[in-house]
Amino acid sequence: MMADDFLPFDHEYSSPSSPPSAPYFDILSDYMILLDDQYPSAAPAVLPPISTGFIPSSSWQPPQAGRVVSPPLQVADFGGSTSYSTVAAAAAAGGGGQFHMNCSQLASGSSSSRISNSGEAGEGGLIRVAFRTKTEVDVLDDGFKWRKYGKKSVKNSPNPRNYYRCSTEGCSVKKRVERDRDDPSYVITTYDGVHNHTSADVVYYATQDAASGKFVLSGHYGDTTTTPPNSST
DNA sequence: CGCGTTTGACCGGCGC
DNA sequence: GCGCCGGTCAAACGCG
Ligand SMILES: [Zn+2]
Repeated sequence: MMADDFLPFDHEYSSPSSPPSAPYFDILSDYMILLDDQYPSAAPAVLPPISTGFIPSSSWQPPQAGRVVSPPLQVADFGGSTSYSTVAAAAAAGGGGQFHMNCSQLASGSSSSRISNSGEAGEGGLIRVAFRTKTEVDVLDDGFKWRKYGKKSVKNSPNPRNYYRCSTEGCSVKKRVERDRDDPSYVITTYDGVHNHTSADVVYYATQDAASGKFVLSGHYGDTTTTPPNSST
């Protein structure tokens, strides 16, 4: 047994510079379902809104210049994720297909009664979620702002461990990031606690090609208030 | 100046 | 008690 229980799925993330041999997040839908189902309070921390994409596509491009663009997606690419309905609705609604997205399980009010959202309850109350990501990128954007507060070398490992604290005032969520000593192609991320706020909004634009019926998505961090759901096409 | 990172010091738990 | 080890603090520093 390991000190932490990893989630039963790994996922993958490739940087723009290196050849994305394998699918990126072909199992992300399962990943999301699992999180929503079993770790409702942790989900907001581990569902990356932009760098990894919330769509279980096999070929999302990592963000470049603060923007992500998907390949043409067909329904099957959504892998049964509920995000399909969101995308389809946005594309059909016109207005440039714009919709907003962030990570906020708290706002949706789930059954997180047993979990304190203070993130302070040091004892068994603190929820911990750990998972691995196959990537050569060292820092993964999960949509939250973090401040690094420590770095330690890990015994029997050439790779250091970095300690982060959520930089939002009043939120005490912490996370730990280290490269897997047994398989350096993986990065291990461990979250402790639950955010008491949402992550930054991501503005997405969904369009659907009339002929193929496929969707294309792009997204970027943006100001919700000053970005009107305007535009035509 | 405000905020983030760096990095060695520090601390508490634990095995010997 | 001592040293190791994982985790945290905080002063210095870097960068707009
Ligand atoms: Zn937070």
